Amino acid sequence: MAKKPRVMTDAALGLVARRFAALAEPMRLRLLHTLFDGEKSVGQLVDLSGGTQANVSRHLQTLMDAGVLTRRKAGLQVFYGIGDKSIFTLCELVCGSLEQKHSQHAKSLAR
Amino acid sequence: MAKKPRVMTDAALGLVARRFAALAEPMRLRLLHTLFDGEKSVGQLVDLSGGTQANVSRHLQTLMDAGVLTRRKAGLQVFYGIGDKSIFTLCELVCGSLEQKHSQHAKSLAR
DNA sequence: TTAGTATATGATTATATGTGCATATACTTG
DNA sequence: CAAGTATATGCACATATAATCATATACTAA
Repeated sequence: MAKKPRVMTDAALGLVARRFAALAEPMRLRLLHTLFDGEKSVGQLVDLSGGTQANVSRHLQTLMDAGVLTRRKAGLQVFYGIGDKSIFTLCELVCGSLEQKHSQHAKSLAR
Repeated sequence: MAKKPRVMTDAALGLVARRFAALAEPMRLRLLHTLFDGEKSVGQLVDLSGGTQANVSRHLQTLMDAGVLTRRKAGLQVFYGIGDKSIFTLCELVCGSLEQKHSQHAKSLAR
């Protein structure tokens, strides 16, 4: 026998993985970054991101499903915003870690 | 004209996305979680995670490529460990956010 | 109601990724 | 050297996901 030291449940791991997956796409990160200074309409996000309307709409849907955005309809337009503040910290952490790695790499190249 | 307000470069977004992608998989999260209390050999990770040897090895490779693990060979065995401390905070943040969401959901079901 | 605008979605295609099986590589011991 | 053990990898397959095009839906204004 022996075999079963599971600590976190499969369900919990799946939820965490889904959250990270929502952030694992450059276009979605661009959209989130664009929303950092406040909510914007889909049209604005299309212009600012340079993506197609359909694709931007799909990614916004994905981020909604992941629970990181807010959504507000106003007439013809739909405004999306950051709904989960932990996103800010997550992105800062990753960026910081990558910058540090990059500077180390630069150093190792320099000597 | 009009169209080009890019703020973060595609390259930077790609790097951040790759980092998140490394964490967007339940088995990899399980491996990381198992490594939280110290480095372990591949064989230990296979036993503790319940995965196959081939699959665990592949996921460890992915995590190495993402720059989040350390690797140390000792004779026949290879020991992996957490190489990027920001992983701890990342996982805590996501877990915290999800717990909060879950408790809110529970509340909304309760009333 | 009709025309027009903003957003969402169905269908398709291309690409990426996870998994299992078998086997290769690297190392140790006798 | 041969045999054995730990880890890595090539191959095949199934599934998931992103992108695009066309079209549908929701709303507004005339």
